[in-house]
Amino acid sequence: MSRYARKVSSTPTFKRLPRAVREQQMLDAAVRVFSRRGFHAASMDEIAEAAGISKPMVYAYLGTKEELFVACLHREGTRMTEAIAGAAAPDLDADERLWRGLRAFFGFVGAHRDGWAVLYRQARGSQPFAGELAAMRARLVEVVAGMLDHALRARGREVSGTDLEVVAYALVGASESLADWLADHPGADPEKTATRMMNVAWLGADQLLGGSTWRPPQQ
Amino acid sequence: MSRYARKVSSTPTFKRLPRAVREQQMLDAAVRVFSRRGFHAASMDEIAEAAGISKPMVYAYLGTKEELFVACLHREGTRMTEAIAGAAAPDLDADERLWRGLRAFFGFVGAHRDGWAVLYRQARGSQPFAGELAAMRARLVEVVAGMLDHALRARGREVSGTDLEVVAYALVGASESLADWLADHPGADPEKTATRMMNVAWLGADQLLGGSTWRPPQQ
DNA sequence: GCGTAACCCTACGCATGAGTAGGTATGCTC
DNA sequence: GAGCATACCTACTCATGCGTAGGGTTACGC
Repeated sequence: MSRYARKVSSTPTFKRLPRAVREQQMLDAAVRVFSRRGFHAASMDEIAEAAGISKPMVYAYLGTKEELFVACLHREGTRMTEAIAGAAAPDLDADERLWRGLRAFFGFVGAHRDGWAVLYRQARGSQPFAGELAAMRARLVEVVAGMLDHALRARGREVSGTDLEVVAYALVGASESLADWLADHPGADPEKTATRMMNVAWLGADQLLGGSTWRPPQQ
Repeated sequence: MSRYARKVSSTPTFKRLPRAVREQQMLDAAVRVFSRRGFHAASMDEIAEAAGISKPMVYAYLGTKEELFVACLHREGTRMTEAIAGAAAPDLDADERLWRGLRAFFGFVGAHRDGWAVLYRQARGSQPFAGELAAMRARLVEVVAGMLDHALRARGREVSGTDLEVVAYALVGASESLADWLADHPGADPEKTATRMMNVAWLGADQLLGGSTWRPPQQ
């Protein structure tokens, strides 16, 4: 007799699907579960159940828990960077480029809140992935710093690399923070959020690029 | 015969210390371990060992793992808010107040990198504490928003509450991001980092407060 | 129409780590 | 200097959850 309690009645309850499809379903489920529970608190059983499949299938297709998480990170990260890269036409004013980048970024977060949560809230902290994430973030910071540098040279000014890097860090951090705010306010409009970020970033950056500097008071 | 393998030789290897002292040692160890491993990956055994004490003592004094983590959060959070509050004289120009707050903040992070890591990198994500943290962050955002509002009224202008909140969010996020950068660069100077943040924040805020607004291109 | 590869399952082994039981030593009070 | 509260320990129990063994069943090529 069959060991499949559910299949006694000869009609299989579960559809057989090609690997590529199942893998995406699993990744979808994993992103959802990881985003809510966090890496450690998420269990493979729950992910499997959310994907409508049994645990060994997950292992067979995506490997161990860590590998699965990295796969999630990878997919969501790629989606995000592509969304941003696709929007950024290289030869435009810094102003315009920044605006398009921000719009794409907030658009992505608005549309993939779970993905954002995994990328930003979960991967931090858990050692094995900190590197993976830090690298992505570093690339982003570099892009922003490069943009600032470009705009700066166009105005005939020059600033140390560290200074640029730090300002870029601040801008990226501010964006991430607003993205978080956006992710927590389902009613909020990504476009409007991007405009707000642009206000903070650009009006500040414009001053900085123009040569203004704030100095601490005499003390 | 004694069950204490180590104490056979009549001289106790471990000093007996009053509860208050041991509790601080335990919290120190816990913050250290939590900051490196994250909440889930940290084990009570490792924390106990790092504190130079046995596990049951930790349970006796600080309770379960969650309670211990909350205690860490609480101590470090209090230290931080007090450091900032202590620096912020209420009746000063927004300019000056922001500067002092930032300086205190980055000073704290530079001096308590582990505490910062627990507060910022670990508490996010792990559901039980997200609330705890979000509340602290919300208070901070509110303070910044209040400051902006104050400065704004002084210039005879007015802006919607949400707008202020969002700008405040961006500023707080930028600061956190720079704090992270600082925590990862042991050689970096907190004072200088605060100055950099002030440059980004204030030159931008000054423009905003003056009524400048960036608007998306025609499209 | 038949073999074989691709899908899919139930049910377990086993390590890790939270929390506890139960007992020992030592300072402090009277 | 007896008693008691406090500080402290070793050695367990037990749940959780990762990863796998060992198999069934269906589609697809030939």
